[in-house]
Amino acid sequence: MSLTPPTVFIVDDDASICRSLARLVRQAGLDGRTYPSAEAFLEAHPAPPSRPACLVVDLQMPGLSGLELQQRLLESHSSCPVVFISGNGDIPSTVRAMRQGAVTFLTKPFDNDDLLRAIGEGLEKHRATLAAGQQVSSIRERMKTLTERELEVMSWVITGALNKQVAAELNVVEKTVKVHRARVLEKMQAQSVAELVRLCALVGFAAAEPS
Amino acid sequence: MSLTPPTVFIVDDDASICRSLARLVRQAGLDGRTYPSAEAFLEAHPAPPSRPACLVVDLQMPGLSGLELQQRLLESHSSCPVVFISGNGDIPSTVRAMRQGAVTFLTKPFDNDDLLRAIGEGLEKHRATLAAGQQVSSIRERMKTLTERELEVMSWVITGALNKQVAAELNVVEKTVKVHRARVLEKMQAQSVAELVRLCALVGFAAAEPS
DNA sequence: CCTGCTATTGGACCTTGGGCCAATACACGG
DNA sequence: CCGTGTATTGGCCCAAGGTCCAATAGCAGG
Repeated sequence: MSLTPPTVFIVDDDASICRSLARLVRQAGLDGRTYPSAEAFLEAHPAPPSRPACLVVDLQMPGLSGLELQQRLLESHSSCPVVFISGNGDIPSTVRAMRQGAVTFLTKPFDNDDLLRAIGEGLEKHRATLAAGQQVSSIRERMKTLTERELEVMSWVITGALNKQVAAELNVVEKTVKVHRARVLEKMQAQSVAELVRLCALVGFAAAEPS
Repeated sequence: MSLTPPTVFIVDDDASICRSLARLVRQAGLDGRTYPSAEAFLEAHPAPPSRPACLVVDLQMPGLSGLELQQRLLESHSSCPVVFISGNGDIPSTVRAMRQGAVTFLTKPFDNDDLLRAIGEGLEKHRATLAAGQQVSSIRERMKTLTERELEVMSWVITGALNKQVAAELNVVEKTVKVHRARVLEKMQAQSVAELVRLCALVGFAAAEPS
C-alpha cells in the first residue's frame, strides 16, 4: 500500500532520550523524527498530519508541557494520537492526558515493547481516523457544490418525502423538485436516494423536520 | 421526566467512607447505595442497570479489586460508568482504568465537588448510552420479526436497488419483491426506504453486495 | 385432516419517479 | 448589452412503486 512508513514524532527535551527512542522506532521500520520541545514540534508541523503518525511526548518539558501540547493538538482538530512518557508523573496528569485521548501513559523506565505496542495502536487508530476523515471531507466537498435550494431539497428528500410533499413545503411545483432532486443526486455522486441518505448520515447532515 | 433520581453505587471496603460518600450523593439529590465489596455489588446487580446510574469504586479492595470489577462490568456489556477513588493508586492502574472507560480517577483526599462533577458526567453519559441502546434494541426487535426472505430483500432495498434488480438477484419475479418490500417497511415501521436505511445504519445492518 | 404461516405468483389500476427537450425570469460580472 | 449561472416551469413518455384483488404450494402444529 503505502511505500513510505508511518511517522513517529518524538518530543523530549532530553536529547539522549530522543536519540534512543528514534533508534528504537527506526528499528521497528518506522520513520522517527525528534523535537527538543513542544514549540519546536508545533512550528515544524502547524497543520495536522495527513498521513498515519503518532506522537511520543514527554510530560515534563521546559516551555509548553506535554499536556499543553496535547491540548493544542486537540484545538487544531488534529487526530494524531499521543503516547505519553514520564519520569515522575502523577495521577491527575495521567487522568487529564487519558481524558484528552492519549493512547497510554508510560512511566520511565518503560519496556521498549510496551512503547512500540502503544505506538502501533496509535498508528492504527490514526489510520482509521484519517480514512474516515477523508471520506467525510470528500462528501463535504460535493455538498459545497450544491446551491441553497438544492440543499433544501436534499434535506427533504433524505426524509423519504415524496416530490409532491417537498413541493408543498417549498411552495413550488412538483416538477421543479424533480429537477433539483436529480441535480442533487448527480452532484453528490449518489446512485440512489438510499445512498444519498448514507452520505448525509456520514457527515451528520440532518434531515428536515415536517412543518 | 424521571420521578426517581439516578442511582450511585458506592463500592468501598471502608464502611466509614461508604457512609460519608452516601451522605454526599444523597445531599446532591441522588439515590446512593453502598456495597462493602465488588462481590457484594455483583451479587446484588447481576444484570446491567436499565436506568441511569454510576459507580464509585475504590481501587484497592480485598477480593475483587476495583479494576477487576470494572473488567467484569465490561464483559457483561454494562455501560454503567465508573468513577475510581484511591488512596494510593499508581499510574499503571490509572491508565488501565481510563483505558477501560473510567470517567475519572480521583486520589484521596479529593474534593467533594470534583467527585460530584465526575458522577454527574458519568450519569449524563450513561443516560445517552441507555437511550441509544434502547433505540437499537427496539430496531433489533422489529428485525427479528422479519423472515429470512424479507431480510434478504431488505439488504438489497437499502442499497437503493430497483425491484427488478432484487428480483434478478433472488431469482424471483419482480412482483414478489414488491410484496416482501412492502412487508419489510410495515414490520420495520418505516414510512419510507430512506427511513429504513437509517434504521439499518443504526443497528449496523450491512447492505448486500452486488454479485 | 384442517389451520395458519410463509413464499410465491398473477393482474389491474393508479401514483410516483426520472429522462429528455425546451423555455422564462433574474441577478451578476465582463 | 451580453453571457453565465440559478431558479423556476412546462410537456411527453416510460419505468418503477404501491395498492387493491385473488390464488397456489409447502410445511408445521393442533
